[in-house]
Amino acid sequence: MTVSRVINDSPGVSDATRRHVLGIIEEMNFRPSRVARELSRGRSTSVTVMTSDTTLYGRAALLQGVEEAARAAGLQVVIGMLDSPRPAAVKAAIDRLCDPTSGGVIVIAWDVAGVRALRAIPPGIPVVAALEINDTRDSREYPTTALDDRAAAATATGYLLELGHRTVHHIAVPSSTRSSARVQGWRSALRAAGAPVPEAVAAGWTPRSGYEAARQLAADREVTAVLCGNDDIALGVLHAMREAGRAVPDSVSVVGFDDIPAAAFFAPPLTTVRLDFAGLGRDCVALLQHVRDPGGAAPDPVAAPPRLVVRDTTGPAPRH
Amino acid sequence: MTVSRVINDSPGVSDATRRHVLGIIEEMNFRPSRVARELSRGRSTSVTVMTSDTTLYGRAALLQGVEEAARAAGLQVVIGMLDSPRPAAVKAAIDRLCDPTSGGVIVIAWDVAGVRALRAIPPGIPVVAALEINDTRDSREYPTTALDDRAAAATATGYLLELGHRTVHHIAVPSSTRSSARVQGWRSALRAAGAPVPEAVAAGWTPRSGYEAARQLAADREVTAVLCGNDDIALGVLHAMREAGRAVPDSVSVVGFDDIPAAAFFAPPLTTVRLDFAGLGRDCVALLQHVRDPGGAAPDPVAAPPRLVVRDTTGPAPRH
DNA sequence: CTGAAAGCGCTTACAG
DNA sequence: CTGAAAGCGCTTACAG
Repeated sequence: MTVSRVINDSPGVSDATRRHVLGIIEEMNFRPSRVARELSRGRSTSVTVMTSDTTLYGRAALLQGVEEAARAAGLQVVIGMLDSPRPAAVKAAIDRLCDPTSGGVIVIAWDVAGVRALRAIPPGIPVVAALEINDTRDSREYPTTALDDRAAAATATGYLLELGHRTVHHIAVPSSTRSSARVQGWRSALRAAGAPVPEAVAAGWTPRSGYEAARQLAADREVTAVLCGNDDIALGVLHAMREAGRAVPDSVSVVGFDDIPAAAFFAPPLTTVRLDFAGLGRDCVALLQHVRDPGGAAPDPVAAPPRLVVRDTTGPAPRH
Repeated sequence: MTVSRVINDSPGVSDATRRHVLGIIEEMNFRPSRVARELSRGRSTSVTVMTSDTTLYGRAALLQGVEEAARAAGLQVVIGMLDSPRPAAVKAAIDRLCDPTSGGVIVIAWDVAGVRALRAIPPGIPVVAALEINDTRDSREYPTTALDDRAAAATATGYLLELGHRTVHHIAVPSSTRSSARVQGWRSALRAAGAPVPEAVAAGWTPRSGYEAARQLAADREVTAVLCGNDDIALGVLHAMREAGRAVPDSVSVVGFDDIPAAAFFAPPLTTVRLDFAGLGRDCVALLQHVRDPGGAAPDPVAAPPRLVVRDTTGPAPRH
C-alpha cells in the first residue's frame, strides 16, 4: 500500500498523494498496528526488563534509565517481575516473557532470582545482564554491565579506616553470590590495611532489616564504624543507634550505598556512595542495541563511576 | 495446525499426538510468537501504564500492584513514561504508546502530564484512569479509581486539631488541579473546626522540596503543626525543623502521607497516612479487564482505605 | 511514482 | 480426531 510508504516516510511518494493520504489518516484517526508491523518486519520493538521489586531504589532508577534510552531508540519497555527465586517461579517468568520474536531482554541479576532467570533465558534471544560485578574471567555469551561496587566499597572502607577506626563492620544486602562485590571490596580494604575482618551481617533491602541487623552491633561499644549495603539499611541503622544512645558520628560512623534522594535529609545527613543506576540502565539499552545490530564497536559506557559523598554520619573514631 | 491446539490446551487432540507434539516442541525448543498470536486473535495481551517518574514511591507501588494483577490475568505490562507535561511531549507519548491493537492503558493522572495524557487518549482504546479524586459529578466515558485522599487529609488534620493545635499548615505536592484532594480535605477539616485556613505552601515530591518549603514555616513559632503532601516531603520538613531548633513533636508536629517503608525509621518515626497504592494498581487492572470484557458487574475495589498511622512526630500543641 | 502479490506466524472456522 | 484454507494488518520485493 502507498499508505505504508507515507507512514514510514519512505521516499518515492509524490507530495500530492502524500498530503492526500495524510489527510485521510488524520480524518479516520488511523493508527498503524504495532503488532502487525512487528510481525511483518520480523523484529520486535520492545525490550523487556526482568527484575525483582521495582519499588527498591536501585531497580527503579535503573528502570528509569532503561526507559529513557529505549524511548530514544524507539523501543517500548515491558517490565517482567521476578517475584520469587524459586525455580518454578523463574521458569514461569521466562515462559511468560521470552518469546523468540521479543526484541531482547535486560535482566537485573543482582539477586538469586535474577541470576537464575539469566541462566534460563532460552538461546537465540538477545540479552544483556546487569550484574553485581563484572567478572571478566567468566566469559559469557552475552554482554554484561555493572557498577564498580567492589571499588566503591573499598573506597568507603578506606575512608573510614583513615578516620582512625580500628575496623569497619558491614551490614550486607542479599547477594546473588556467596560473596557480593560490596563484601569483597570491604574485605579487601580491611585486609590491605591490616585491620580485623569481622563477619558481615546479613540484612534485606529495607530500613527495618537494617534496624534489626544493627541492634547487636549498636550494643557493642567496640564497633565504631559500619558500612551499610544500601541507604535504606543505613536509615534503619541510624535508628538503632539512636535507640541505643550511640551518637552518630561521635560514637559510631555510618556509611550507606546508593545516595538516594532522601539520604541528604537523614538525621544526620548520610555519608554514602553515589551509584549511577540510571546511567547503568542507559548502558544496558546501548549494549542490547549492539547485540541486535552488531557491526561497529561496542558502545562506550556512560554510567558515572561510584563516588563517595561525605556528609555528616562519619567522623573520627571515638577516643576511649 | 495441530500444534496450535496443543499449545492452547484445546480439546480434541488425542493423547498420543498431544504427547508427540509436546515432545517435538521440547526438542526444537519451540516457543510461539506472541506477536503472531496477538495479530491473529485480534486482541493484545498487554496493558500499558502511562505515568511520570516511577522512582516516586506511590507510582512505583501502584506499578507493582498493576504488574501483579496483570500477571495473574496473563497480561504483559509496558511502561510508558510521561517525562514532561508539555503538550508536544504528551502527544509524542500517546503516539508512541497508543496503537489501536493495544490491550488498554492505565493512566496515572495525578499530575498535569497525566491528566493531559488522559484527555488525549484516542477513542476506541480501553482506558482506566487513576485519579487524584473520584469526582462523581464529572461523568466520564472511562472508569476511574482513586484513593480517598480527601477523607485522609481531613482525618489527619482533625487529629492534629484534637491535639490542641490552633491550626494546621500544609505543604502540598504538585497537583493535577488547582486544588488537590488532599488540599480540599485539609481545608474542609480546618473550616469545620472553625480554625484559621493558612495558604498551602507548594512543594515538589522530594525531600529537598519539602525542606525548602519548610524553612519559612520553621522560622514561625506560630506554626505548630504541619501536614505534608507525602512522606518524602515530611523528611525534608523534619530536617528543616531540626536545623531551626524546633523539637518534634514538642515544638511542632509533623504528619506525612503514604507510609513509605522508611517512614517508621525517620527521626522521630513519622506519623502518616497509609495509602494502599498496590491495591489501587490491582483495582486498575480489574477495571480494565471489565472494560475489555463487559458483562457482569463492575469489580469491587480491593484497595484498603487510607488509615492514619500514629507514630512519634505528633503531640499536643506546645503551651506558650 | 503507484499498486498487486506474497508472506510474517499464528488462530479460527470448515472439511474430511 | 486431524489437516487445508483464509485471514489478522502490516511490509517487502516486484511489476507496471
